[in-house]
Amino acid sequence: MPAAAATPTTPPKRRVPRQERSRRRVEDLLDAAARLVVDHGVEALTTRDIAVAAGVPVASLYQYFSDKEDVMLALAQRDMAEMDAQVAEDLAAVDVHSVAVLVRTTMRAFVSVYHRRPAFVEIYLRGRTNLAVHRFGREHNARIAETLRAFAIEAGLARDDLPRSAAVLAVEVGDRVFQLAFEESLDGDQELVEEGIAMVTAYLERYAAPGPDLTTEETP
Amino acid sequence: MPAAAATPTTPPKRRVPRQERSRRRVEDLLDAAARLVVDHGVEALTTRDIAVAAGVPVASLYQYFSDKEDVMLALAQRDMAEMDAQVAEDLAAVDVHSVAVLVRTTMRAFVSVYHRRPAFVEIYLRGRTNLAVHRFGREHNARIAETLRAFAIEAGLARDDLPRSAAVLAVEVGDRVFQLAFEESLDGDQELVEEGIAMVTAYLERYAAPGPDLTTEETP
Amino acid sequence: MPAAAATPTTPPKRRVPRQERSRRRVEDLLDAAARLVVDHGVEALTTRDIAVAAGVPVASLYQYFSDKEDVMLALAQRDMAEMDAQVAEDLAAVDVHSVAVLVRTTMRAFVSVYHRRPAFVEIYLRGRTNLAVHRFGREHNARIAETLRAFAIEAGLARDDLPRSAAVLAVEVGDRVFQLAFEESLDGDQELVEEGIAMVTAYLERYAAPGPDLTTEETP
Amino acid sequence: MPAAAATPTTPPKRRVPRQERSRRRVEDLLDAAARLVVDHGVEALTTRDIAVAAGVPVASLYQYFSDKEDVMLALAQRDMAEMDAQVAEDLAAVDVHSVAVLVRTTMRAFVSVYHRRPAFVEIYLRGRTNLAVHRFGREHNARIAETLRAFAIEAGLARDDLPRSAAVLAVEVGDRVFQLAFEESLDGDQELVEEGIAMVTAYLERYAAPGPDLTTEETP
DNA sequence: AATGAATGAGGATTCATTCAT
DNA sequence: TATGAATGAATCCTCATTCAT
Repeated sequence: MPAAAATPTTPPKRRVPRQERSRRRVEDLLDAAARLVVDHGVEALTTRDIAVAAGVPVASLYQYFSDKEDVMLALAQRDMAEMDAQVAEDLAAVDVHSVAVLVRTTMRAFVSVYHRRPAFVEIYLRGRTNLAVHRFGREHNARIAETLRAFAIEAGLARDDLPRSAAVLAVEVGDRVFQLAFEESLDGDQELVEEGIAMVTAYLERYAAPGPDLTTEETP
Repeated sequence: MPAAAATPTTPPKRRVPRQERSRRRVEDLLDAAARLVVDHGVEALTTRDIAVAAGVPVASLYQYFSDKEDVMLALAQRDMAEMDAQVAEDLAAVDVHSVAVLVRTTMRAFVSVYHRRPAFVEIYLRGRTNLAVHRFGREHNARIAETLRAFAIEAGLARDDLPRSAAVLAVEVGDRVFQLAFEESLDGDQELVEEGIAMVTAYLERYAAPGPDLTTEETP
Repeated sequence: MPAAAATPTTPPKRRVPRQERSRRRVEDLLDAAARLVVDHGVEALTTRDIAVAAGVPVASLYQYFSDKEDVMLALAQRDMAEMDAQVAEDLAAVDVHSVAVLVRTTMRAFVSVYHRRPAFVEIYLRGRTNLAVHRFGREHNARIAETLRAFAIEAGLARDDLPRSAAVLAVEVGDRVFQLAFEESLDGDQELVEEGIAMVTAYLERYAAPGPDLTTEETP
Repeated sequence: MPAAAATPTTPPKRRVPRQERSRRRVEDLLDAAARLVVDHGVEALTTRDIAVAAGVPVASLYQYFSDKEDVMLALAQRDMAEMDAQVAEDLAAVDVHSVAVLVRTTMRAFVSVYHRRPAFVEIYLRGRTNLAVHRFGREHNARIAETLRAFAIEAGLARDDLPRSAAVLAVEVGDRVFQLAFEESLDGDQELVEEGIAMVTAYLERYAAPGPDLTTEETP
């Protein structure tokens, strides 16, 4: 077609920079997966469905993820990162003067993320997931446990002989509390969560540093 | 075999009564499934494999079970029944004079069954199971919680305002402790279990009936 | 239990004579099959479903029928017998003074049976049946054709050189008319049937015996 | 083939363009299905057999067809298209000066295709097919009826009050004639077909446009 | 005659993943 | 990098039918 020489027709496609597109697609795929999981459950999730729902060719999914497991894992990781951020933010916002406050603030931070991320509840809390997510969950909990333990010791809330395993146990038990609380509905059973907070607190107070009377504190 | 000559030889086939055979086959299938689960994991379990391993035609499996899920469920149920029996037996064998003893005896009973039933660990504890098993686990835990609660109140160990939800929470948390303890190996992390016992005990002692000093008791 | 000697306790079961029971069961099975076919279509029909719906053990079905096909065949036969009876009755009730009357009476008799027997429509008319029923349908139509041909010739309505194949063709074409008419609903398209009657009549009048003016006759 | 030395040899694999391959495979599958149907009947047809016979992986069959039914439907459609073409061609080749010629030419065109396509006879004519094919047959006949009706009216052979339903009835009845004629053998009963032609002609002449004496025409 | 139980023999379909381009 | 097309490998489950009693 002899077009006017002066009008160089710009190719209509590709106005989006490479890397940007890639990032966006990963997000799209993750979002799609999240939606599908919430709607139809983990077991019904197929790579094709994810791809179609994300408007991405199936084969391209494998450009960004090595595996179906990998998609789930990435999804869980994204949410867990949000979890960490929320915990950090909330802890920074209050005066953590006791183990009780530490536990309460942390666990409530978790709950707020679960509320924001129903897919996370489905994938992670409701448990019927794949091995990769499960393992990552364990590791993540271990990391959280370590962070909180360091925080507590540094803040003089816990004795420095607080075993790492105790911290892990506390976090994992907290997890189960959430599991139970979100079993029935995506809203979560608030009372159960509070009871769980009490349990974890009671447990950790065995390792509380001696100091200002912590036990008389009021729950807000 | 020098049988008495006068004894008319019973026809060679079918010496096993009908119903007996049926029962045996169900057991065989369950045993086969258990073996396969331990060896290759829950996800790799197929109906065909179960049937072949049990020496039963695939189609016959469907005579006894409605579904693959149903097989898993039956397996879990069988083991949970054993669990209940073990708990009952062990509680009967000791003087349950405190919440601590109650918790300790019960949780150790659980552990002994997990040791005996590795498939149960795989199917039930390691969690990534099907919905049916999951649900049944919840119900079972609720039943256990109720039984133990009644026991504790009747024995004067717990105040009768011990909420059912607290009992359930305690049992479920115990479950998670086992989950963690058996995560890595089928032997179970003994120390973790003991720590878990401590946690659950500490939690339940909030509802302990006033009486002889329970807290000073030694762990045997 | 030492019952009074004079009161011979009649065994509670089996008050129904053998053969009677057998006959009843065959009817039950046929009725059940008919129901299932109407409700779920021919393809979804299974022996087990028939048996269950009839309250008869599956294995017993094979006491009365050699085959699943055989059940369908029996069902079709039962209805076709009713068809024959209806045709005979209706023809006996009117003055068959012309080919037109013969065709009209016969085809309307068919329609009335189709109305009474929706399963027959499903199995036979809607065509997607098994071979046995199909064959029986052909034979039955051949028999009907022969009967009607004999009737027509004897009654002086048709010349005796009316070919058998023409009679068969007429009946089969009638069949297709019904097929079309009952395609959409179990009520049947009345107008289509009338048009079909016209067609068959027109065709057969080619072989009509000379005599009283047939063509001017009014349709009631 | 002595190619110019300078011509770099094209890589050995994939000389067939994408889309071309796809088209070919669909044809292969259809041909295979046709063969199998003729050899073993419609009921014995399995997707695996089709795929194997076509030298195509089973999974690939599902790339081109949604379903087993879909394969059958495609097969029927392919043949019906050929049917239409044949009718059009044959009608174009003769001087259609009467309804009789129209009917005769059309029906004979059908017969010639049935002769060429035995699988079509098996699938379509012998009737015990799936719903999809059945429905498509009805629609196809309706389309043919409409086309022929328009043709007849435009050519001045039929009055323009020829009801559509009459045209449909005529085509459907023709169908049944073919069904009967091809019931026994794939050759088709020629006499029966001719008789059917006579019947359909007689029926349609009721709607013939007044004009040159049509009825006296000779059958070639 | 009656039947609960048993089973051989598939069969349709799915899906994660990989190429060739 | 991107992708339409291709596929190997399974899997669950069904069903007509037959025995043993």
